[in-house]
Amino acid sequence: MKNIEEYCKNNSLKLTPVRRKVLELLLEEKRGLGAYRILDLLREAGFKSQPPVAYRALDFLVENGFAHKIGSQNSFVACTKPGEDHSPVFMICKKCDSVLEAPSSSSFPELSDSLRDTGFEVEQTIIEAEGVCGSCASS
Amino acid sequence: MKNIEEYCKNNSLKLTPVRRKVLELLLEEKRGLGAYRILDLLREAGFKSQPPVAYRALDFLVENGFAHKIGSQNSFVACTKPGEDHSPVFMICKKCDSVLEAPSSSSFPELSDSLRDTGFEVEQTIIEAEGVCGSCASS
DNA sequence: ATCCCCTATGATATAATATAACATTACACG
DNA sequence: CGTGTAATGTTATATTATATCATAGGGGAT
Repeated sequence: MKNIEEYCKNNSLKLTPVRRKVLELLLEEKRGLGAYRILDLLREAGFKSQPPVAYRALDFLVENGFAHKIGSQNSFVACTKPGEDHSPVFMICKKCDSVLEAPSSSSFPELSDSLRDTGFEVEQTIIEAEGVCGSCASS
Repeated sequence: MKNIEEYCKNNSLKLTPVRRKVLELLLEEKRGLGAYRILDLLREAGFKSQPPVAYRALDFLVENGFAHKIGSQNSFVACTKPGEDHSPVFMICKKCDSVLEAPSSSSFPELSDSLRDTGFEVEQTIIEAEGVCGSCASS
């Protein structure tokens, strides 16, 4: 969170109250949060928000790399490496719905390279791995 | 299509008229098709379909590996390697919205391996690469 | 062949997700 | 101070997806 405030200051991005609150909500939750869940939580926190409020905040966070959208479940998670331009890899647990972002070492330059061979110029990749997380597997 | 009929016969899967039609529609289109686009096309083809019809057909196709869902755009594409259990890699063009499935050589066993080190047991991965396709790049 | 069961389809309603459009406020900069 | 841009407020509506219950169709057992 401190990093992010710093980053916003340096890049003249406005981390407004609603944006900050949404990011905090995402950071507190290990599962992905849907936009309407976020909306509920915003309201509980005293924001009298309509859907566009949540979506705008999420757009801001996603555009600036503070959050990602999980396409397979229409949900959002905080980014573990904000600011760094990276190609995220998510581990999505079927049992508990947790969404973990893999450490950056798991990125695959070979992927872009091999796709480039087909004539496709990759700008960004998102990898969603579905399976069972460590804690669910052991229980 | 012949392969698929064969495969269904061998596995006692019913490729009913509506399922077959949806698959044909997907095969004809290089972009992903949304469920409601498919619904329109079904109606044009004489099926008097309601939303669940399209979704059921799509569920069937996806479950049996004849189609994939593209999470980032809530759309569906025919699978280029039906029957084979594989982890698809999609190349999604920002310009023309085409969705190409990469050749299977682009799969990444290292990915599952490296995720396993984190305690996560991968069952399936989906990679969505966004960028610019060959024909858009050259024009 | 008839019955039965299981699967698929038909049909209605509604839930969940997302955006368009326009009015208002806030606030940095000249 | 103005003034222009970015952010927020607000209403309405578009888009995507599913729950539910009713009906039909087709293969296997008796």
